[in-house]
Amino acid sequence: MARAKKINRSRPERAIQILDAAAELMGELGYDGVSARDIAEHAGVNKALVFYYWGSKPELFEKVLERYYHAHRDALARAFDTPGSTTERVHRVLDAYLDFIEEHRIYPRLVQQQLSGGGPHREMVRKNLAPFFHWLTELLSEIAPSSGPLAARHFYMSISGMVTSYFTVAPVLAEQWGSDPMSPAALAERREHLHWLADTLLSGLQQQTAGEEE
Amino acid sequence: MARAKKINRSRPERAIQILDAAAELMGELGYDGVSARDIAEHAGVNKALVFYYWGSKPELFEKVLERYYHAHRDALARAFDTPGSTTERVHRVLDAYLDFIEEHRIYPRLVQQQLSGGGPHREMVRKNLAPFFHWLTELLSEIAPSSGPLAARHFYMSISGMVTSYFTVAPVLAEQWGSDPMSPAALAERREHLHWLADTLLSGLQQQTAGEEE
DNA sequence: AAACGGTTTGACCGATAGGTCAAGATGATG
DNA sequence: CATCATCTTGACCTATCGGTCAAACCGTTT
Repeated sequence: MARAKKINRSRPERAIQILDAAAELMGELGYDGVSARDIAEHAGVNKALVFYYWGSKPELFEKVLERYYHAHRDALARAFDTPGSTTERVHRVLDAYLDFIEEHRIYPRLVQQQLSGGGPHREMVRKNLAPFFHWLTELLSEIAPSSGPLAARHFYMSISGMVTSYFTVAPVLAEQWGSDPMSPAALAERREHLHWLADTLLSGLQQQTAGEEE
Repeated sequence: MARAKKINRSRPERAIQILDAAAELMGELGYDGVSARDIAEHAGVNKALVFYYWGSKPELFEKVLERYYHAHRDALARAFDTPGSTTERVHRVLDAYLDFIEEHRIYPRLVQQQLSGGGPHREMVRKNLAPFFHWLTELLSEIAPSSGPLAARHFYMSISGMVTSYFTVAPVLAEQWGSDPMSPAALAERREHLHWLADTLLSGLQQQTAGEEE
């Protein structure tokens, strides 16, 4: 199996191996489903090294999440910070979001685990989600009302839910899905679906607000 | 604190107490975040009773999930099995879905934990989700193509993601949400948002398919 | 070759996990 | 009152958890 290059800040090589192993296992099996021994073994390293480099298991998890977080934020910041109409920018952000998740499929799983499990890392997850919430709210502020059922914050919830849930739900429903939901073709089709959704929602929103302004 | 009546099959009272405690704690803290001791303590019962009535921790969890599952299926089955146009029925299903989740807010958390954590209960979760997937697919089959980016299965993913993610994400983002996302007023607003979304998507879908048929 | 800082190891620790069990309580039936 | 099945308990077991530590390793510098 080829070892994919990950997003790595400059750190001892061994430390990065451990971080990679932790990310992979925690993403698959959950934070509590993986022991420090498992991580060390999977990284081909003595267990004590895990603590030598990363202090404790919660700290290790934070570093795993932080690494994804920075990459995620950078990727989406670039997409938000582009010229064009609101619609164009929304589509660009959506593509950037999907690009990132497709490259790091573990990330939404890690986040969802913390969100639904109420672990000790919820504050960190909140910090991770906050900028995107803020950006999308600002991005939609031109065409969405500031309160009520069509407020931007609702669209943030809906869109992020639609995007991420595919990566947690679809694998489980693979059998009745028909084809492999994670194949490149299936992912491309999903992307099309989401772009269509975004288009439909945005134009519906514009009609609505235009109609109410009269 | 008033003890709310839960969905209970006929079983010894003590056994139900334990099941209730397990559901509550596992929903809040996650399957691995809760010990048999915690559950027993929270139910005001000796720890050995947990195993006397429910065998093992995984079996206990299955029973927790199963209880919600049956109630969930019944509630939605009734909504699916109503007369009217596709649009009307979709709205009815959506309302039934929201009614159920609002009454049992722990349920989507439990499901999401298993979906994202890859625990040993994924097969059970799959069994839980399968009928809804099937029903919604059938319901939308009249107006959605059977394959491609607008296929019914995509809408299932999108809609269920939008609905459930609110209950896992919103609490974490409560601070920047402004008001309490779980207050009755906020839940009503969320419901309006989702109905608007469903309307917009369905009419967009009908336009699309009507245009292609020409 | 001695001394040194960063790295790596295996052996060990207390705490807690899920689970068992034999013995007691309890309440209905003869 | 004795019996019997169901229920309830505290004491106990083993396995594993996250984490520690002193000693060994190793490449550099003096």
